[in-house]
Amino acid sequence: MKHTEDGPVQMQSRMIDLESGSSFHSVYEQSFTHASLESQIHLSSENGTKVIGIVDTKNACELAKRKRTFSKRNEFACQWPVGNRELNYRNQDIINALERKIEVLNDRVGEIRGTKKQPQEYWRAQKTKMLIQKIKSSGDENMNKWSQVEFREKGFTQNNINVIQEILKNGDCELVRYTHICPSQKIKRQLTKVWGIGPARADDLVKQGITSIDNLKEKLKVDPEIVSDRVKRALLHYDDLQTRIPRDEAALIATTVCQAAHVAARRCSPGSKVTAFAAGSFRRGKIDCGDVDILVTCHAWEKIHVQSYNNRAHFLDTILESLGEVNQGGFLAADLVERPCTKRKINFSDGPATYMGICQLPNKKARRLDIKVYHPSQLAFAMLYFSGNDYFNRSMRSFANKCGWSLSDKGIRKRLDDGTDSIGPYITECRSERAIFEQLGLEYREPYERDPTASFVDIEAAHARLVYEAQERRKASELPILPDIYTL
DNA sequence: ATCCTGTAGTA
DNA sequence: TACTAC
DNA sequence: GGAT
Ligand SMILES: [Mn+2]
Repeated sequence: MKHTEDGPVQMQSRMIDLESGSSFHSVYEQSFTHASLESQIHLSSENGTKVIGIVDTKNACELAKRKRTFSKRNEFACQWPVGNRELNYRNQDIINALERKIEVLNDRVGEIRGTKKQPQEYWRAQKTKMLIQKIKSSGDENMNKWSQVEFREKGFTQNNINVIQEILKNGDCELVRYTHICPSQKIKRQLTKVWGIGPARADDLVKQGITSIDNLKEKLKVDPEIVSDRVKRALLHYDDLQTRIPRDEAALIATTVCQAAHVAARRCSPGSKVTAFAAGSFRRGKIDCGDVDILVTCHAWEKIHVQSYNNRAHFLDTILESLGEVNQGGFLAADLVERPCTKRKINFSDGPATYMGICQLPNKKARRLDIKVYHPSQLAFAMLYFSGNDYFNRSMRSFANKCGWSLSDKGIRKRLDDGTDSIGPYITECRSERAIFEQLGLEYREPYERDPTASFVDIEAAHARLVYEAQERRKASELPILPDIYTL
């Protein structure tokens, strides 16, 4: 892999120079020159970065901010060293109690709606999740015999210790013991597990006297109006959708959809190259997946404007048509969004055409399927976004923010420094995920590494699965369902 | 006190 | 606004 | 909940 010659390895050693402050400027310019320091527009390719224009005059204040952020980049989750310590499976009673605490906190988060920012309870719940991770990676022994000193040595705060000892003594922390969880709260937890039902609709349904998911199904027979059609369709497959998809079945689903994308290419745009592959947790190499995410682009659109949404919409419709309906021997069991063909408006959006639905292979469970069709110029940003994970994306976007940029699934834009929250036009073109990391001044992370809280063992297992499966599929000359790990 | 793990699509 | 995607 |  050519990138290792001048990529991450050297970046590491440069960081050390940077800390000492000796040759900061040259280090900075060499490692991620252009957009950062010179405020130029450029074009990144596999082999480097080329300037294609100037955005604005240099702003000393802005550049200083960018440098500060860069020097702190290792604090961002998307740049943490890959893989946490191996997990142990002791102290399960404490972990269960902490999970009950998280449930109580999340109940409160669900009560607070209509606000832009996440409430304090949300972050408390996140920190409690991190405490569980800390316990799992704190050594293979029971903690009830640890002294305060031992806890401290392993990096637990005084508050951590208090909570753990409280749980050891009473079975639950104070918050859980003194919070009365009313029956309606438990019903809401159940109802929000249905696709399309969030805290607000769950609230509504409880007020209407719904007592469980089965009860909701019963009431729907009498009054079909109480939830939308899409929720009704999701509800039909509720039990199947609660289960995770084994990786081998996810691969079969991905193969089916990618094949359909190539069929659609022959119909929509004969002779042109189509790229279709799985993203999401499947691309990160996870052993099972909540759903299957497929990313599609047609390279013939390279010559067409990015706002030609209708091309992508029509291509998506053709893929869906090729997949067919389950009740006619096909693949799709239900749509959760309207297909583009149902809207015949001309649309000049630069965004993806999106499908969310439910699919089913013969003798298998119903599964959630997402398909997104992007313009090829956005493919690198789209695959970065669509591969996740959630935390990794948010962390990278946060880093971009602090550099004065805004990162999305479509590109990088410059935030306007006119005091408002407004955002400028897209400033860069990146043709690979690696180029996006480079552009932002971040060290590259492989898809299987993009889970900031995963254990080292899990990361290695994911990597091994991806390498093995790529070999096997190549040997059997099966249709590729992931980007080539050596070319992209 | 305030921030933290963001941005965009569909309905 | 609510819910969803990662 | 923890850092600033
Ligand atoms: Mn998905």
